[in-house]
Amino acid sequence: MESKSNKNSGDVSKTAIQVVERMMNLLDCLADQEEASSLKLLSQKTGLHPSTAHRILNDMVACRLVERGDGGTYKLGLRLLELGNLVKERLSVREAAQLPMRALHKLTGETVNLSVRQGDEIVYVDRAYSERSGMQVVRAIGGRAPLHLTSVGKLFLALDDPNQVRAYATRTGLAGHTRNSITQLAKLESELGSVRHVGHSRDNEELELGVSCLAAGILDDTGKLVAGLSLSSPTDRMQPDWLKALQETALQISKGLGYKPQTSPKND
Amino acid sequence: MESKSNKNSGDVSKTAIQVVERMMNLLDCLADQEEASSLKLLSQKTGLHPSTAHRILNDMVACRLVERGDGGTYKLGLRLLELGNLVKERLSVREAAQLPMRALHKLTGETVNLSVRQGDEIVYVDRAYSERSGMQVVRAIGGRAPLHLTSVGKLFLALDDPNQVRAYATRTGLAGHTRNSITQLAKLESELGSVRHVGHSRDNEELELGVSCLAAGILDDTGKLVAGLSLSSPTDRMQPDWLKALQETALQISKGLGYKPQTSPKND
DNA sequence: CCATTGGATTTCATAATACGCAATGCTGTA
DNA sequence: TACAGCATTGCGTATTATGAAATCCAATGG
Repeated sequence: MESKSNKNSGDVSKTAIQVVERMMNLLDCLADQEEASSLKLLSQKTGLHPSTAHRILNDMVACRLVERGDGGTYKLGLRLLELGNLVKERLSVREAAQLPMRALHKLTGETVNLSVRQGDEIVYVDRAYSERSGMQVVRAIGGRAPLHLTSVGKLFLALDDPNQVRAYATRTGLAGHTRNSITQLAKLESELGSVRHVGHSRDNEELELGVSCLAAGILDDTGKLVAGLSLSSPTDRMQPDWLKALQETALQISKGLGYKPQTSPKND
Repeated sequence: MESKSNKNSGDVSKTAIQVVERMMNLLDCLADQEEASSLKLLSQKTGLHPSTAHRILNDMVACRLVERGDGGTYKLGLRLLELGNLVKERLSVREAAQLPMRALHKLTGETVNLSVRQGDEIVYVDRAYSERSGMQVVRAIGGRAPLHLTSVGKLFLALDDPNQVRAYATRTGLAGHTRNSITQLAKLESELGSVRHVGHSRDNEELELGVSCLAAGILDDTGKLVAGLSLSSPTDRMQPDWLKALQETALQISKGLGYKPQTSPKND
């Protein structure tokens, strides 16, 4: 009983209430499709009877989670924009990080990302990058990536118990994305040791070939790691001396959250 | 039958499926509360039995629409950030508007807003404004306002049939926000006539005292009005000669959408 | 111009579904 | 240690959402 349909994003595990699961499946389909989808398509993709899909979609339209496009089609609704922005505004880290991130971007010319941990992944919550042309490393806001393949992810993993790290490894299988990806527990453990030692982390083309990252942690007033600040650039443009600026920026943001440098870091 | 509860945003009309309505009520509560809410609070606010609220919230957590905070509390989840951003990215107007809006903001120093129509309201979908201190007119992305009280709203109303405008008036009652608000149908009609005549619209402190706006329409390749660009500033800072720049910017964006000036505007 | 087709809606009897009561677990406090 | 307040879970039941089929609507073609 492990998969009855893995067409779309795939995971909406097991919800107790079917309608919720069905709603999410419909939302997933709408999220996957760049263009507005017809009822037919949606009911096929989700395996729902057209009648049922229609009723659920109709209600979601009433709630503005979904919008009607031209010719009986459906697309994601503006209420999601509203709610998404609320989420964004409430991330207190984001506020504190805004200006320092921009300054760091100005200094380096490379993309600066702010990410938080969520389960076995990190989620990109904000960024500072140029609109101007040229090579740019860009990650979607709200996008996710595995902990062990990202610089910020390593910061979080480095604070987990050895047991938790081992559990993470078995749970996820340490899937790799490139030939540089760390897929062995032993290698990961030593990497995390080094992260703990030097206080920052790197991604050496482990998520995407040609892209290197450098990350430093952001701590709140209790000394807890709440987010990570990372600098992403094409490997050949990466300057070693950016590390200092990155760390200073991260510290500045931490201070903005009430962090007092003498506080000894702890995690729950 | 106009209001059975106006604690929160207020309107989740009548959905055929209860769970959907209940979910939305919960989301509304979470959206209203700045801080994470306890199950108790949520079940009270929504009138749901704690057991039911818990089950629904649990499923929403599984779908990442909701997150668990510290101490059995709930808050809006990061999936909303993800979906919201998708919505934002798919608004093709937004892309085309990005840079021109910024340029206009640089020129004027005032807030530039991009809004689309949704039913009887306009929704702010993007903006360009300064982070620097001082008086700034800021509207929340995803936020809404009545058509007849906003400059962009008037652009849309101006293209409606007289019948549709009359229907709008009776449907909404033309509620006013300030002493300048247009609350009489006759006055609104003449205002819309003038908008049609000059090709742009104004908000003379009708939504908020002390704030004036100037708006021009954005047309797509078929000549249809798809969005409005508005410049909002404290009344005493508003410069009449910004109008030309605003109109040029709006035209530039329209062209970016494939609009050809010789095409005669039409609406469906 | 009417027939046909494919899809979106709506209806309605029915069985599966989500409900809420009540019992249990958990956490922080007196 | 016992209590209090809340979150969480189990379970029989009534309500609820369901899906087959009927209807409506728009576009296509004879």
